Amino acid sequence: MTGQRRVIARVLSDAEDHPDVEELYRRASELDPKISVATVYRTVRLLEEKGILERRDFGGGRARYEATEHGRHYHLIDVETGKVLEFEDEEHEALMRQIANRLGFELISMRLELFGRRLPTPEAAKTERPKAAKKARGTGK
Amino acid sequence: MTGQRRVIARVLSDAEDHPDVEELYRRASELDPKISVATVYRTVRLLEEKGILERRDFGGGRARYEATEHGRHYHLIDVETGKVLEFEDEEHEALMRQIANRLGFELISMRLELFGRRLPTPEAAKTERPKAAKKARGTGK
DNA sequence: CTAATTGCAAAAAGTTTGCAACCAT
DNA sequence: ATGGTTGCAAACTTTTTGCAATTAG
Repeated sequence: MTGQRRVIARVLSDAEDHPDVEELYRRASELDPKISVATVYRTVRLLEEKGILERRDFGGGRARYEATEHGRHYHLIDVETGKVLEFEDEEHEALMRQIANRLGFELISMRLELFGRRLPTPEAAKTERPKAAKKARGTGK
Repeated sequence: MTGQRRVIARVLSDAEDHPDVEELYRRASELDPKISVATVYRTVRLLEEKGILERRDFGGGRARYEATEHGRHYHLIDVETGKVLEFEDEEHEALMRQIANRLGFELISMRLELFGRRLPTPEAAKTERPKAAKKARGTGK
């Protein structure tokens, strides 16, 4: 465990968002200016192989990362702003597991991304900027 | 509408799988050897913008494409072989639409990919001949 | 000390683009 | 003719890699 690796791991676990390598490099450089991009790439790959990190792809050609321990959540990408909203759905994973099983597979991981456009609701109009996604559930409104 | 474009469109609509640009280029080259990769990239981008094609990303750094008219389906990727299985789930889309709405968004499109490992099924158990008795779970067949 | 890790810069890999030639209309 | 399209190769962008220097254990 070297200093650089620690720094990068730190940046990653601190990240609340889904930074790409360039962004990780930028943040890591603030803590340790002599880190190189190559190391970021290498570390990120290492951590992904170890299952500590997950690579995401929200389009744009760059791989983005988030810590696996963030828990079960999915992403809704605002097609206008590119912003990523997270939401949860406990039942969803079980459902997908069933589907995979039905097809004869053990579900190892999954990727679910919704792309949407903000709906103008009365609430939204008043609030203007909802901060965080609320928990999404199977039923009930 | 030029010849090249027609050829590429043809290759794409004929494709039952999810080829990447390199593969498309290969297939198109068989029909018209003087097509260039650049044209494939350009055409693919064009068709995607027109909504005729959809870009997929199953990992591996390359964008893969499929005709939009293929219909509503999702993908299950066999992590061992890389093979892509398609499946449908009518209810799922409705569910996701609900979730998006609840979050204040109109669902425009979605991406769902399951990654799984093939489960030993009774059928498979018959077909495969286990040489070494290693599995503890033989009863499941 | 030994093996793993890093930085750097060069090289890959994938995709885009400038431009002159080319083709459909 | 005219404007969109193509091929080619060069340019870009993102990621990987060879290698010598450096560092952890």
